[in-house]
Amino acid sequence: MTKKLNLAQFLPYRCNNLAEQISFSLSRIYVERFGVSVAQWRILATLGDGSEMQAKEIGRVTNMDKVRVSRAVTSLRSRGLLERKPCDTDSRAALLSLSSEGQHLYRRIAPEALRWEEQLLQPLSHAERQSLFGMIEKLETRLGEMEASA
Amino acid sequence: MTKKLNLAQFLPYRCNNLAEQISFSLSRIYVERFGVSVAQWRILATLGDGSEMQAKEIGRVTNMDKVRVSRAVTSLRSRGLLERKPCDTDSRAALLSLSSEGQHLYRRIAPEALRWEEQLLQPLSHAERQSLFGMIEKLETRLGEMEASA
DNA sequence: TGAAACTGGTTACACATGGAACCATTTGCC
DNA sequence: GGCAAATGGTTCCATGTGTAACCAGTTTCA
Repeated sequence: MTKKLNLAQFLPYRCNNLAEQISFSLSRIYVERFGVSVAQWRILATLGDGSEMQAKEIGRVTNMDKVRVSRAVTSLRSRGLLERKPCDTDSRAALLSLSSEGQHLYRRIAPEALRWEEQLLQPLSHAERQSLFGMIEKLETRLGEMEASA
Repeated sequence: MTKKLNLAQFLPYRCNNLAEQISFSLSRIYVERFGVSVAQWRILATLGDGSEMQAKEIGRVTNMDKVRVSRAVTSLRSRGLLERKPCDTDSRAALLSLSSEGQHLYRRIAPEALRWEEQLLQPLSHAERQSLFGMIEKLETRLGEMEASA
């Protein structure tokens, strides 16, 4: 007989739910309290150390497609959180970086986000945390292999 | 100095990406090959053993809100995959179950989904798999606690 | 140098999703 | 019994997202 499929033990389902619940719960911080969407938050987090990069690169780093990046950038810029400076080696592109207000906002959100994550991870030992990230890593590379051979 | 936030080691980010990639990759099977959305697939999986339940209960089991369930049900019904029978204890509700076509489709998709999952999990040992599911469990209950105390 | 292919980024369109309003029925309670 | 509150489900609306088309600028290569 065929092995029974049980959603509760089906990784895609469990993983989706977990991600969704995490996002929802964490969004309390940046969405509700700071009015920043997930996409915007990712950009803040990427440029938070003061770096300056093109939208393209932001997309690569944050794993977002260019449309999503473009929109989040527009929105951040309209709030004066992001600065855009023409790129002198390629006039189609622009270099993006946080304005000082952007930096300020980032410095307010980041510690909260980390504190929140710490709370979430509290029931896991150090070894478990490492193992968790390690498995995520493995699964992602595995997905890459599977896609490649498809 | 404040601990640096690095997206690559930030669980919400990693977990979201993983879930997204898994969904995307798996959707090849049920979306592209069988024309079934994620919501619809979850319903198939829930009723696949022949059970019969109300939309409300499906929502609880599959972790979907009632709007999403309602739409997926309509869609499955329009394809003749789902049957709806009035519930005699409550005339607002209806009892849903797979039609024989629905059962048939389920029996075609489920083994593929399981095979796919097996491939994905291949790089993880049995112990690792158990640990992974265990941690997901812990994180979800932790999220529950955090929400409750918020 | 000049045309074709390519690339960074934006816009237009289609679609899935969730919250709120809604309808019909059921439950709780006096 | 009867009225208010709650509940199962559907519909409406606003929003976020991805694909495809698009524009402007850049690379390639004959």
